[in-house]
Amino acid sequence: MTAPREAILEFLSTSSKHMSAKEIYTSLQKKYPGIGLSTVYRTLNLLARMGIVTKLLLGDGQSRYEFKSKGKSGHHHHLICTNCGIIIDYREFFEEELQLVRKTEEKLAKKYKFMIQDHNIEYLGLCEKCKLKY
Amino acid sequence: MTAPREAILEFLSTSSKHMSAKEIYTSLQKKYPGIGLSTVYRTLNLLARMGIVTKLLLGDGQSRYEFKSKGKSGHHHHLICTNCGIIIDYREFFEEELQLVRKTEEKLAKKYKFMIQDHNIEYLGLCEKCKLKY
DNA sequence: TGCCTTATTGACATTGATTCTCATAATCAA
DNA sequence: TTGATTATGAGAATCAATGTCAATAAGGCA
Repeated sequence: MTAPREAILEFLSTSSKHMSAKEIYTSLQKKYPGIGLSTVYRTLNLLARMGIVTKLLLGDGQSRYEFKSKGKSGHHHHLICTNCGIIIDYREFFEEELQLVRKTEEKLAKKYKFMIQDHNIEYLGLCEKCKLKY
Repeated sequence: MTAPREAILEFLSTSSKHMSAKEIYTSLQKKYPGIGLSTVYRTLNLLARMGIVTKLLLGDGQSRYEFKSKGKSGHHHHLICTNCGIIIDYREFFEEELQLVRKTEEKLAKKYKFMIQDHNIEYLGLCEKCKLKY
C-alpha cells in the first residue's frame, strides 16, 4: 500500500458515489498535488480486480467507481435515467433478490461450469424530470 | 426506413449475438459495400433508442448490440467472464425474475417517480477455462 | 410528375477516455 | 545499506465514438 493508493481508496470510501477517474483525479489534486492520472487509472483497476471497488458502466462514455461497502446496508443497485444519466441507488428487496441470485448462481454455476463472483441489477428508464419532457 | 438501416437491422436479427459496431460494419461491407461507419453507429443508436436492439456494456471497451427478440423465449441475461470476456446467455428463472422485477418496478416507480422501461441482470465471474488458471 | 423542404448518408476530422512507454523514484526483504 | 523489484508521473499513443459538411435521397404537396 503506497501513498497514492491510500489517497485514492480513502477518497472513494468517504466520497459520494459514482465518481469517474477524471473526477477522482481532479478532486485529489487539492489534497495530494502531483498525483498522476495514470496512477489513478492503474489504482482503480487494481482495486476493482481486488473486489474493493466496483467499476460501473453506465453508458455515459466513461467508467465510474464506487466503494464496495460490506453487508446488507451497503448492498444496492441502480436506477439509471437514459436521458440525463442521473443515477439513483436503491436498497429495496434485498431478501427477495438474494433468494433469486442464490438459486440462479447455484444452477448456472453447475450448468455452465462458471464461477460466479458478483452480480449486477439495473433498471433503465426516465427520471422524474425527464419523464415530463417526453 | 432506408436501405442502410434495413441492412443493419436485417444483419442483427439474423446474426449471432453481441456484435460490436466495427464487427457489424466489417460484416456488412461484403454484402453492402459503401456503407459508412458513421451510419452504422447512428443506426445502432437509433435502433437502441427505439427499443429494437439492446446496447450492451460488457467492459471490453466497446459497446455491443443484440437484437431484442420478443417474448419469453427471447428473454435472457448474461454471464460474463471477467478474464477472457466470453459471454454466455442464460434463460433460466424467467418466472422468478419476472416476479421480482414486477415487484421492484412497482415500488421504485412510485418511490422515485421513475418510469422504468427496461432492466438488466448480469453475473460476473470466471468461465470454465479461466477458472483453471487462477 | 416535378419541385422543394427536410432527413440521411459517407468520408473525414475530431474528441476524449483509457492505456502504453519509459525514465525516475519509492519500496522492501536480506 | 544494498540491490532487485515494483510503483509513479509525464507525455505519447490508441481507439471507440461523435461531429462536420457537402452530396444525395426521401417524402409531401401543388
